[in-house]
Amino acid sequence: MSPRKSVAEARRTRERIVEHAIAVASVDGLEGLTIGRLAMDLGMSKAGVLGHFGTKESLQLATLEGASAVFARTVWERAQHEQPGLPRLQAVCDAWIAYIETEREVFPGGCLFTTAAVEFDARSGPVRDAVARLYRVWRRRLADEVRIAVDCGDLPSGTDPEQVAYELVGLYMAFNQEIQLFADPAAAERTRRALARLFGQEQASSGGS
Amino acid sequence: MSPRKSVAEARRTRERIVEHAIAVASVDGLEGLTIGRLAMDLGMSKAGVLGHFGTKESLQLATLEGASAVFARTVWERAQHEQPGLPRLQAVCDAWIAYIETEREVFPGGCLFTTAAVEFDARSGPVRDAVARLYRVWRRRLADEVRIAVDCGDLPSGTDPEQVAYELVGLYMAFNQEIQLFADPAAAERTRRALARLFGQEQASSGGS
DNA sequence: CCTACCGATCGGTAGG
DNA sequence: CCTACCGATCGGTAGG
Repeated sequence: MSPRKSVAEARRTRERIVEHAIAVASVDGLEGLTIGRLAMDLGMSKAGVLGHFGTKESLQLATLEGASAVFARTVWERAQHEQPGLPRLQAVCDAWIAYIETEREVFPGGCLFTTAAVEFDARSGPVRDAVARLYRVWRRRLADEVRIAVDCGDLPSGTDPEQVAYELVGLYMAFNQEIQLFADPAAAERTRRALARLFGQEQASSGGS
Repeated sequence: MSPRKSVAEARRTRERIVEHAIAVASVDGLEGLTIGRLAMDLGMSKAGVLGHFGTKESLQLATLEGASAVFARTVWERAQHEQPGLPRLQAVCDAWIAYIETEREVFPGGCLFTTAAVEFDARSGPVRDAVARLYRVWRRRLADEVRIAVDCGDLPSGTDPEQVAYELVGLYMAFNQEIQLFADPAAAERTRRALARLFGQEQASSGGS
């Protein structure tokens, strides 16, 4: 039996639940996540799992938040020691590729944001709103990185940072899908070639320095 | 009562079911599709719906097939009267954009292939296999269009058709998501700018004519 | 194509 | 954190 746990233990249990929920949701989606499945996998009762969140919706939101923290740690922070400008932008993109290729135990079903975005983009409610908010945040940070690279003179002054961020997200989704659907070992190289083209001669025809 | 219908009537009923299943699945996914929901929406009994397919999995496969037919009709055939080469490739891309923007009643939740691909890419089974097969088919046709444009001299001879097809799918996914998640009216223009860059100076640094 | 039904599982609650 | 339980819904079947 294991009633009466300390606050620290309860917190640790919650973390374990979220960690596993991220893995399950990356495969089956945030809607495919079920309390019963989580409880069985973790050797707990359903009420024990649900008690940490109250409702399934809260669990979904906590799962998204957890995935966002992993993303920040794996993709963003890892590039922050690079020099601002194209080097740091490139480092973010490289970390992004590595994150999809190597974080297979955290996200066995691929990037949870991609899954959640497609799953909820046609619905309404708090989960959809949270997904949209996270997307906006990361898109803005990406556009900021591009803007810095333009200011540094690493990219042509006519570059539209929002446009580049938009295309980067598309490349990223294609990459995630190529890995998941076809397990194509050439996918990373494909993505790097597209990035080179995007950064090497972006906007040369519509603006120019 | 409505037992005993003619073969033609039964076929028409099946078509009605598939048509509605496509709309529901584009919002809730192929797994979110339920027999009971379809039956209620169509004013039928669950057994009446299921009788046309046998199992939910068969219904999912029929839904995918139906969506593939719509895609072929709306995107592909519409461009076939154009001149082979860049004009026809461009027409396919334009039809693709129009398809996402205007086919809102057929696909209220956006492109069903994108939804199904993300939903099943980490699973196994006949539905996942069908999704992967459809993706391969459309990717190959897209690459063929690019190859023809290269042969016509409309694109540089160093162009890698598979690479262009890969990037096109990414742009398309970004576009679909931008419409669904943010209802951004600038999304189509963003996509056209990306296409112009892709077709205008593709591969100039890695091959060349 | 229907009614009537099956066991399993869903999210969630009561009470401890 | 547990056991025991709730009504609702799931995919699917029997029989007509």
